[in-house]
Amino acid sequence: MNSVCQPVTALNQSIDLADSYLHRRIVAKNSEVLFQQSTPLTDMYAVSSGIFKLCQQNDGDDENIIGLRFPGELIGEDALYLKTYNYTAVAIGDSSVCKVSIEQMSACGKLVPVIQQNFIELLSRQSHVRQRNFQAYIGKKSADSLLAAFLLNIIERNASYTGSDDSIHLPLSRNEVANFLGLRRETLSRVFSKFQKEQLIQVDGKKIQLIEIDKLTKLADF
Amino acid sequence: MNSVCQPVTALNQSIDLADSYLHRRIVAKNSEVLFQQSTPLTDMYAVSSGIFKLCQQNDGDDENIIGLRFPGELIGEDALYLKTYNYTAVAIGDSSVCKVSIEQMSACGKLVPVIQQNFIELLSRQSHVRQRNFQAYIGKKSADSLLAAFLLNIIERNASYTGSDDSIHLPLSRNEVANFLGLRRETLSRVFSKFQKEQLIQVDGKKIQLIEIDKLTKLADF
DNA sequence: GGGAAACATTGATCCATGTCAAATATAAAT
DNA sequence: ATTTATATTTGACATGGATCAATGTTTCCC
Repeated sequence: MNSVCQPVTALNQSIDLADSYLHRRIVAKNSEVLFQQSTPLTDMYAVSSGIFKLCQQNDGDDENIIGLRFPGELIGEDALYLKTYNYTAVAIGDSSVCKVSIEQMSACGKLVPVIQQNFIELLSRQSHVRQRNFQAYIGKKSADSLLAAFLLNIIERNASYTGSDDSIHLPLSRNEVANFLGLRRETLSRVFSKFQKEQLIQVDGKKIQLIEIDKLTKLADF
Repeated sequence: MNSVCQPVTALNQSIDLADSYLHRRIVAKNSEVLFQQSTPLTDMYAVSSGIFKLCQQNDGDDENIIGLRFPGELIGEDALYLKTYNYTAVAIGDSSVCKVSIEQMSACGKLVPVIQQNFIELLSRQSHVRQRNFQAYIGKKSADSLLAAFLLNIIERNASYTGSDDSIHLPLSRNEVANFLGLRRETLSRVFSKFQKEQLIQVDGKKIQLIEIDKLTKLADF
């Protein structure tokens, strides 16, 4: 499991015990669907590389992005006790995940306590990531602070995998980011332009680099 | 544990095994502090009754509310693997919690697997609550949809405890709600007035009752 | 019960973001 | 390469929420 789900460090100790029985590596090309909303929940996923977006169909028109998942993070663990997934998971750019059968995981855990223990640590870590994620956006309304918070948040979450703590390759369209943040693409575009003009960030295609992290942090805090 | 932490159903099966060794009931009066940000993390809490707010000191001026916890929900589990709490937890109105020692919980779990299993279910349920919580606010900017989403979210979370799925006793000040939602108190007040005028909700002191849940749901969805 | 403090509502004005429209840049197709 | 489609940026104006100020209401303390 180590070699495959590298970023999922908390599970490392279970390697020898669980190995290939517990997980299976899945490669997902850009815009490939991992699972569909409302289908039976059978597996949990750990992102190995790339990015996944979680979305729900907004009645009528277009989809609603309700979350992003980066390497080292789980997908589907929040619905472990439900019968069906309540959102659709889609790969953003070429990505890969570890697929873990809930049933097998549970059965295996009963025999090998250390697996359960690692799983608890993993869940707690997820909780923490989500809480920080929530904090990043709650109580913020200005476009500047939303984008600053977004950039800092995704780069922090991506850092553990890529090592780079000031840049990210983000294959999301402006539309998708705007949708996620609750801004209009025009507004988002203006803020991006402003941040570049003020030398806070540098954008090159899909690559975003943070130049003035301190200033961005201040913006994000209000 | 059952009688004390009633709402925490997932832990019910551990009663006989863990009982009073694992948890301790704590009563917290209004505005009493459960733990302070940056102090060593030793315990996890399960809310039994009342409401708790989680907040961080915003450098300079006033506090920032970064989360609310209702009966049946956990506090501090998201930092299980950290050394210190990263927010302060304060009781809103007279409340009570179960205090669970992380150390004892862990030690006990090693001996009794079923405790670990229940804990995993509990953590997964928390993840789900947080995800719904996140969904409620991400991508929303209009004051109307924010308040509608907020009311529906807290009443859903409170329902499992009180049984009432259309009203809530919310001892939060307008200022606190506005702070949490990222609105100005004047704006929030106007929306409250509008919702009342349009007969969507009914407010009586700290008691809020939802009249037109369908319309509120539509508003919340955009 | 009276007075002060804290909290909540309402009105008037200003500014940030939404909206609509057009231009430019990028990607895809032939 | 050229065309076509799609995505992104920029401009002009309208609108919702912020801000400032004033008034009304509740809570608390003596």
